[in-house]
Amino acid sequence: MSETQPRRRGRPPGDGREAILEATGDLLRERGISRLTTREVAARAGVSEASVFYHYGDRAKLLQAAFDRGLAPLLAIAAQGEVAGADRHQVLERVGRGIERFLMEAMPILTAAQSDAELRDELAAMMSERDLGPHRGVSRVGDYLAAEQAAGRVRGDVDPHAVAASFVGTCVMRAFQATMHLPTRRLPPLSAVIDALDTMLEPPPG
Amino acid sequence: MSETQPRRRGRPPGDGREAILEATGDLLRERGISRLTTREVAARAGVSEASVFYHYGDRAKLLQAAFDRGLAPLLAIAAQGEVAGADRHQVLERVGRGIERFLMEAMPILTAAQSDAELRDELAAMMSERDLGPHRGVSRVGDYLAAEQAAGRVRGDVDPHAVAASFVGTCVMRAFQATMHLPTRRLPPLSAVIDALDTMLEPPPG
DNA sequence: GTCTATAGGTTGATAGAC
DNA sequence: GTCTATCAACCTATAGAC
Repeated sequence: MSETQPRRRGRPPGDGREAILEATGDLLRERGISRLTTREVAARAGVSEASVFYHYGDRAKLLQAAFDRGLAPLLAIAAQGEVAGADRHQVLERVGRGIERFLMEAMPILTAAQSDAELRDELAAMMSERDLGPHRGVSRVGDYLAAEQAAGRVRGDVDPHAVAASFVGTCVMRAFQATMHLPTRRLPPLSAVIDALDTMLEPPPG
Repeated sequence: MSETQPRRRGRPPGDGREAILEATGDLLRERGISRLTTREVAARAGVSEASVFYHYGDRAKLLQAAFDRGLAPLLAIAAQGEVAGADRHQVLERVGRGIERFLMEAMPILTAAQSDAELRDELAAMMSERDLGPHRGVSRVGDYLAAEQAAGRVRGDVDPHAVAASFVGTCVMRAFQATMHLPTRRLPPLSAVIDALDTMLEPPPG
């Protein structure tokens, strides 16, 4: 993590550990967890298979490490502060893109875990414990809309968190579709959804 | 499929083919595709492993058959007619529950396919060819809202299909969360989202 | 830390009797 | 159609040299 020496270009010689983790993540996304063998990982990382086990003990621990890294964006977005900004439309645009981007990184991990009940349950336990999940995004956006509502800039007769759920849900749907390698072009663009929600959130004149 | 004889109770003797397919689906949902071995399938179906290969040729074709069956609800919802009804709130409630129910059935199949690039790409090709996906639900709900808009029962300054996307997205998010065995209780209930959208869709008085 | 070589176990698939 | 028995391939993991 911390280095006093100036960084050199390329991978430091002998840093097989990092190369292995990177190869694992790449294979996980490209070929899927079923095709993820320690053989393939070693080959792509340019090391021997024994090195994989030397560094990570067994396949399960290697997967765990790859999952931890792959879910980092999910932790990052959860750790972010409050949502704020002058223009509501711009705020939703920025937050929505962020959620989609984060989900696109994490989604392959989430779906990969579904291939094995043990992995799935471990992941579910971890996420429950840390209170992770889409509801975090919903809370963040919902709190923002609630503040806007309190300031009189959002109509008072709707539940801000319910609207936030529909917004985050749109992002989840789009990310899920993209992860499955299905075209998202048949879905309304995110900006259109933001336009509609933004318009409907406007307080009635008078 | 068609039988002139009166049906007997229970599984007909010697219908191993059906038992195998059922066992495959069960294992797929319960333990995940990585743990789905022909051995386990045979054991749960109460037949020998050779029977599995006799009926389905190889593991890939067995999976294909299980996928076809598991995605039937997706085909069913796509084949449904137009959405209609007197009360908009009730219509959204009914359609939303339907989408959630269908997705809860199909989601394990969709995520299972992500474990193998070959399966994933085959599924994506099949869905593209048949024009399947969340956008079908979005279209159906969007067309309904557009009709309501034309009838003056939905405000005219929003894109009905964009609102429909946010609605279907909510259902996708909830189904995805449930499939991952994460609690959906931290998300706003679907009825709250319907309430909010319904309220916001109301045309301004006057 | 990294390698080669290999043990040990699991899996998909086939052969042949009934 | 269903079974038992078996095989070849593959995968995880370890041993031991460098």
